[in-house]
Amino acid sequence: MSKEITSRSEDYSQWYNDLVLKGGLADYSAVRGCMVIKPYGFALWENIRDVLDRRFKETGHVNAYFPLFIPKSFLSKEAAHVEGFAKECAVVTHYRLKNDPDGGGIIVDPDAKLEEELIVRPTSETIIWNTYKTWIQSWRDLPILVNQWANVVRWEMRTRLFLRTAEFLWQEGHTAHGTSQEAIQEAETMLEVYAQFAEEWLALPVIRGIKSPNERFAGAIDTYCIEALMQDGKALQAGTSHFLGQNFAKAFDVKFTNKEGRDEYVWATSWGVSTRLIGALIMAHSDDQGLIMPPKLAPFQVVIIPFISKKQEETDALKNTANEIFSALKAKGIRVKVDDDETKRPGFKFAEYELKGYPLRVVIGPRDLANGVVEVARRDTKVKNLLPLDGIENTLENLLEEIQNDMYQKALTFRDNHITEANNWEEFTQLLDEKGGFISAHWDGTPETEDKIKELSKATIRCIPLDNPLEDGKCILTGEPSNQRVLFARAY
RNA sequence: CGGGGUGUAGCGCAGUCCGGUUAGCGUACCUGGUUUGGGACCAGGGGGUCGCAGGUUCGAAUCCUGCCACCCCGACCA
Repeated sequence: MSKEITSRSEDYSQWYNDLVLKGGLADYSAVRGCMVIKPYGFALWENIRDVLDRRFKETGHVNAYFPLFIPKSFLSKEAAHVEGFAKECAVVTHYRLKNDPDGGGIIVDPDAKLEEELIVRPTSETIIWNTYKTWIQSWRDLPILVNQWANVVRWEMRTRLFLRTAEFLWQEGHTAHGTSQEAIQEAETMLEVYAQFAEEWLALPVIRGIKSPNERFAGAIDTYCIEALMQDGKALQAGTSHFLGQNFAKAFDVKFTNKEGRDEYVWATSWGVSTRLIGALIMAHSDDQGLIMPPKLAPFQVVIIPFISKKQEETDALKNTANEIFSALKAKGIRVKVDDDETKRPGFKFAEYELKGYPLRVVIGPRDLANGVVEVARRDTKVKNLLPLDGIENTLENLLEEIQNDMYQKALTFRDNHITEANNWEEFTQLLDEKGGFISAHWDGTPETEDKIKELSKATIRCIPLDNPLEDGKCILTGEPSNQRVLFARAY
């Protein structure tokens, strides 16, 4: 099988698929639109999950689990919500199969029809708010700060490994509060948790912002988001946090008695990130040789490859040194593996670990050992250096940190070089076609104009940045007055 | 659902237009040997209902009809 990765300049779509498949992260599955996450890809997801879960707990949240199935009637209780999700729901209608009386296979038993159909959750707001109703009576019951790690199903027409699969893994936080301010604060706090995670761990700079009404979550008052930029100039929504107001509380009749003894509807938030983060990481950092993992999340941060020599005692010495480095790194909590497989040649191993994106490769040969050095190769820059064996664990530890920072800086420079102002329609469309990235432009604030711009250019408003400066201008499409620029982009 | 494309060995493909030995190539796999500082080499070997179902023909991967699956581009979306 060819291990060559399609060049980015040829076809980004193929390049991306190659990275996922040949990098060993995931496979297509027998079920259309669903993927198999392979052990290497899942190890990455586990690392992401662990860090986020820790942060959620540090910010006062606890984990729980709600059912996969949602009665159909629940979904329709919140008007905007059902509107947003109805078109992509998988529905369970029967609970039994039987042998086909007309021969051959097995059929759905028509006698086993469910009285009420069940929806496979596309998100859990409805089932959770139905539950919260029974949990909340008094102001003393608030806030409720619950998160769940789960899978959800959205029957998308077109799918893409990690970026948009019919089933995906995610976490969804669902909180209930006594006041509007407290809920807004929660939504903003969680957005910041996501943003910091993206920047510090994924090495992915993001823009914190708020969605325009068109892009808002179905059922939310405000949707906060982090938007990242991929190497092909398209934007990717990497996480969202919603202020739901009292919409779900009203739909599910969730009231609490406040300190003054009056009944009030509860204020809500929800927030989530998904396995899409892995797609973001791939598209933002990889190159034509394969994946590039940020050290902080890489399933393995260092691979040590001792050469295999004709002389057994030489091989033994090389392996011993490899194991010594392994132990020293392990002691520092660094994720490391030794590849002393004698059946594969070094060149093959080098290419393989580059494909998988291991941040650092340490190679030990007889020549090196005699000189008291090892060869250390960085995946991100592909620079190789001979470094002293003495104290190598410290050198490597520092290098990992350097790689993490360099990857972030590189992505940041790219992102910042791809935020461009456009002051009229010609500039706008030209930038979209020729440069890509985020385009900062005035918009008259109406959903109609946003729709029109999308129709004409395929670009959407990614967000209104949180720290956006006010500035008088004219809408690039209609010429109507505007008091701030917003960020447009073509997006995944 | 519209437009385009592809189904032949685990993977990647040629062969199909113009029907004709035993269906081929690369890679992967197995055995033996030599190798090992950037995807090794030599020799031998195993593996196929040519997507499915019909039809035409002395003869079908190839022609005809119908069906199915998947990929890419759009609409939808985290």
